[in-house]
Amino acid sequence: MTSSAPLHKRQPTKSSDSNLHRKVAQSIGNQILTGVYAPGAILPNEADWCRIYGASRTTVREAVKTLNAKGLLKSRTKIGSRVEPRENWNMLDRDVLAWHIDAMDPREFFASVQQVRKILEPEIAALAAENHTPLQLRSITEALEGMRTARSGAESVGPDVKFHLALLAAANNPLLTPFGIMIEFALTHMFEFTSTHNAEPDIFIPKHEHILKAVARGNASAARKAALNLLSDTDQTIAGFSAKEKARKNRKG
Amino acid sequence: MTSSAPLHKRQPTKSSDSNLHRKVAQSIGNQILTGVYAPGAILPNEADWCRIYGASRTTVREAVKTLNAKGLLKSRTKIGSRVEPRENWNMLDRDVLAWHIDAMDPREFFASVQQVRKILEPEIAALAAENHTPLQLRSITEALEGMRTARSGAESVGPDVKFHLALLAAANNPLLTPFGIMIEFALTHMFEFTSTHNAEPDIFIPKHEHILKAVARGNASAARKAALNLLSDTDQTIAGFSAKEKARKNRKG
DNA sequence: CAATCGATATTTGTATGACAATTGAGCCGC
DNA sequence: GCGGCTCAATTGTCATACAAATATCGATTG
Repeated sequence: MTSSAPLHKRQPTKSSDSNLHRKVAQSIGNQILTGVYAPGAILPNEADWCRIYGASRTTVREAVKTLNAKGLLKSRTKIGSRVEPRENWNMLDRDVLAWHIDAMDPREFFASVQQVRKILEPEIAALAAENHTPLQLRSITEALEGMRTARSGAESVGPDVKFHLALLAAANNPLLTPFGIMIEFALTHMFEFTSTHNAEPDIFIPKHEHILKAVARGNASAARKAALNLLSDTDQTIAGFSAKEKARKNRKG
Repeated sequence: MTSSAPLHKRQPTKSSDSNLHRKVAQSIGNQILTGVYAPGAILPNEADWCRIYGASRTTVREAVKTLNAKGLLKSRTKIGSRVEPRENWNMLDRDVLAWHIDAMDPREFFASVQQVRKILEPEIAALAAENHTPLQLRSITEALEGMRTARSGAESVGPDVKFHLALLAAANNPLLTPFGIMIEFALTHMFEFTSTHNAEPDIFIPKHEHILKAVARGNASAARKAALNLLSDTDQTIAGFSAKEKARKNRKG
């Protein structure tokens, strides 16, 4: 039951999961991501899906439309729906990301994520230093405050996500915002998997603070450096997790 | 088999434009991007859209589903469809990008694009140098060959796009691929708007060549440098275009 | 008077059945 | 063997009906 995870401040919203066409889309999407239907393959036609899921054609069609919109499929008359090449998949879509992480090795996923984060976040911090508005700066500050008042690792995930998203917003480049979903996803799932948060609060809160201060005084290169510094910390957390994972698997095997 | 969407070599595909629900989605999407309906606003309900477009509810619903899937809307029973905050928009989706460029100043758009390109492409080149497979290298080489044999600026756009996409593929990070759509878009529209391609072929082909060679011999830092070098060239093209645009506007005003 | 609960109306969600439009595939004639 | 034509499979569109969720407002009650 991978949730479609709205945001850190998630309401119950039971309805969004109880949508039938959403469930169908999720199921088909999962099968595509796990390779049951590879790129180039033709999917069963709508009538088949109706039988498979016991749903009406209306519902199936809406699910297929959803997958079309996310770039996973392309439907054409008389042909059916063909799986698109991976390059066209909307990998930064929240749902696709969720199906993706379901379908691949978490360590591999985090490695990809960290690679992208190390490319982007330092530059995002630098841009934020140069382009932030007072309101955006305030939002970052609030997030940091939230991290400080958190009483547990789990509680600090929300503010942490908020911090990085606020930083991203302060960069003021609309084409960078899609990566926010990735950041949110990474931080949230990192905690789920590792059950630990970056490092001890005493270490990682000051590191966030350094970023904030550099941004506040408009020092781009300091902001860049501070962001990179924080990320190497995260790298270590993942490395630790990977080691533990490996140990666990070895014990089992 | 060969992928059904060669992107740059895109067929007219008249059918995909003649889909009614696609047209409706496009129209509503445009209105959202242009701010007719701002984030947080409630859209007209399905019955209203039916009247507006003279389409059946089925069709309207499929359009709305599409927009939901792209993160522009969120529909809930009894509420209707509410425009999502910009952070949730799938800005790297091909359609959303198209609506976006329709709705904003081209110069502003290219500025955002170049900012992101200058962050990512050097690192992509560096990753490609480290991670490329022989097949991927070959694909880059072929693209460069295509640029060489092109007889006009217009003809060289396709191979140019292919070059950058092949480079991106060679980086072998699935989370970077969504960015390809943006590159494709940028290069294609840049030519449309400026009617010029980067600079003289004698200048920009060698610059691409430098990237290829650095990648081929696995020299990450040289690849990074070469990519950055090419991008400053592009910057100048845009600057020239902006100056001309401004002059044109001034003459008119 | 305030707060809670419940009926109601509004809007999206799902189902069904029918027909239109597109187009690959195979047949037919040459 | 080849070009055009018919046919059939599949998605696209339409109309209608009912189900489910839920904001709104009024009734009820403490």
